[in-house]
Amino acid sequence: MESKIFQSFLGEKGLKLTKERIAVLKEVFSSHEHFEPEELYLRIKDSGSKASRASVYRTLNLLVESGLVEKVTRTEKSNVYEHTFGHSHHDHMICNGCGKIIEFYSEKLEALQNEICRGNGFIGKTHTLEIRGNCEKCIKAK
Amino acid sequence: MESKIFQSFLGEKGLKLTKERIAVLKEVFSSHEHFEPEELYLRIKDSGSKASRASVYRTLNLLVESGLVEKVTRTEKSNVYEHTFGHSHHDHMICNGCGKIIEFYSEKLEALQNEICRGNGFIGKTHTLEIRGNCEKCIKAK
DNA sequence: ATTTAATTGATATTAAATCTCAATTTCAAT
DNA sequence: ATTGAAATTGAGATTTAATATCAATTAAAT
Repeated sequence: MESKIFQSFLGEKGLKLTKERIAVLKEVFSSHEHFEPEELYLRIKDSGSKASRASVYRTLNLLVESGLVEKVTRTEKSNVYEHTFGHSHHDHMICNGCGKIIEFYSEKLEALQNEICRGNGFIGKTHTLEIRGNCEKCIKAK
Repeated sequence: MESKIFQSFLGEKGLKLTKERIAVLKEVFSSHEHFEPEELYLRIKDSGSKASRASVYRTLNLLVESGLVEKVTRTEKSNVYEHTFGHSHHDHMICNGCGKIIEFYSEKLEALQNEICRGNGFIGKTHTLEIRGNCEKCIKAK
């Protein structure tokens, strides 16, 4: 099923379904665990298929683009920091169009998160919530 | 005020308050914008103070440890992926003690996030919520 | 089967972050 | 204020993830 989706994604973009891309896709969907590119590369090797590191990285980007795979941790080119002392906690909305960052805070949201943690026997210390989408300006611009 | 806190943090660890660390701290708290290490390094240079890249990186780690600064994007050593097709959306709790990852989903939470987005004229497409803290086992182990 | 454009892989490159270590600086104890 | 031990600094080397290069190969439409 996911291979059908990937195939039509590639088709629409004029890209080809190669042995290597199939090998990556297969290995990615062989388990539901989180994984890192290097680890995936080794697993593919062990499984008897083959795809170079370069192809693994390239295919992962395609899989994310197709929506079949997501990055669990959204990394930018480098780490991003902010000073927090003297400022209350807040979360972020980031516009995919223009990069605008909206900071927001919701008492209700914090309370709900704590409640969910409690339900899992978990004590939350910190959290980051990042919502990606489109801001008002960019919505209108379309 | 933040310098007092940093000073006592350093004191407790037997570390010293140096010109370079002061310069980094000052620049970090000179604005409320998000920043990257390289950018901070250049700003310090421009401001007439001086601290090497190495010191900027080292001091940032100390500031995070002290709680005065936070990473906006939590990066691991490398990107972490998961396949999502065939699995409903979920968020993550990550235990600081043992690294255990708990996946959870809450209809209520999703609804509340959408409501908050609407209130900001924002249309959320995707989001990542990562709660860091301690799992049941690690709490008991203490 | 042929052709054309995409793909591959080995290697080079880039870039963020950390490490090394001799020279310097901090700061507590005099 | 001086001293001395331990921490810190900076320049450059190193590490590591990820991307770029490019000749050889391969997919797939005709």
